[in-house]
Amino acid sequence: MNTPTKLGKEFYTRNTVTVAKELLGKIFVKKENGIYLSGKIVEVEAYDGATDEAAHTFGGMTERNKIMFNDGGYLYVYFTYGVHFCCNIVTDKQGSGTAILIRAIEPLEGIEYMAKKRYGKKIKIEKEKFNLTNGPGKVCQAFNINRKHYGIDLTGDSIFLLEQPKLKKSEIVISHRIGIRKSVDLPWRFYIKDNPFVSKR
DNA sequence: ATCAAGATTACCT
DNA sequence: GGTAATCTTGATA
Repeated sequence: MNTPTKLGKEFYTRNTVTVAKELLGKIFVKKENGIYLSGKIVEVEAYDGATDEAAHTFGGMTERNKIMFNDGGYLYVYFTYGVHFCCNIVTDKQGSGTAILIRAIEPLEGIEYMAKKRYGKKIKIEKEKFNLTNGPGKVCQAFNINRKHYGIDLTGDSIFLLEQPKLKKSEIVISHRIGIRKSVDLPWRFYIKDNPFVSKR
């Protein structure tokens, strides 16, 4: 079996919506103390500050969102509701203010570690299997992603993505984004059809 | 200095 | 279906 290739700069520095659709099916990897946590990306949402009122960058650059104005290939992590972190992939060229929220992942490696992080103790994995990473806050908790990871370069080797075959169009569902109040009609949520790890609503 | 809102989740009835 | 939890950021003064 050949080892999948790490996605390079050229993957990320393209149009946000294009990258969002192609992110589905790719493997998200985080190396933590020598162990690997990984999973397949099954649900994402695109945000583009140029036209999209729901994007954090819509009102211009701030201390919080400045990484979104870098060129693609960095991690944008933010804290919300006093409770959760959310994890985004910065895209497109310098100055665009674009990123993609990772909403759900299908766990592959390090599942026991993820369960421990989610529940703070050992649990019956089978029972919570579909509840570990089926939402943006849950993904960050399971993968132990927090403000320390703000701005990480995805072409490095702590957090990165692995190339996978492109999905067929018929495997991708397009819909409106979840949990926002502005620009609600933009069709910028993408998920893998019939995948049980996609967040509900 | 103060304040309102938030790209969510878990737990309640 | 409703809402408490909990705190950072960014805007306004």
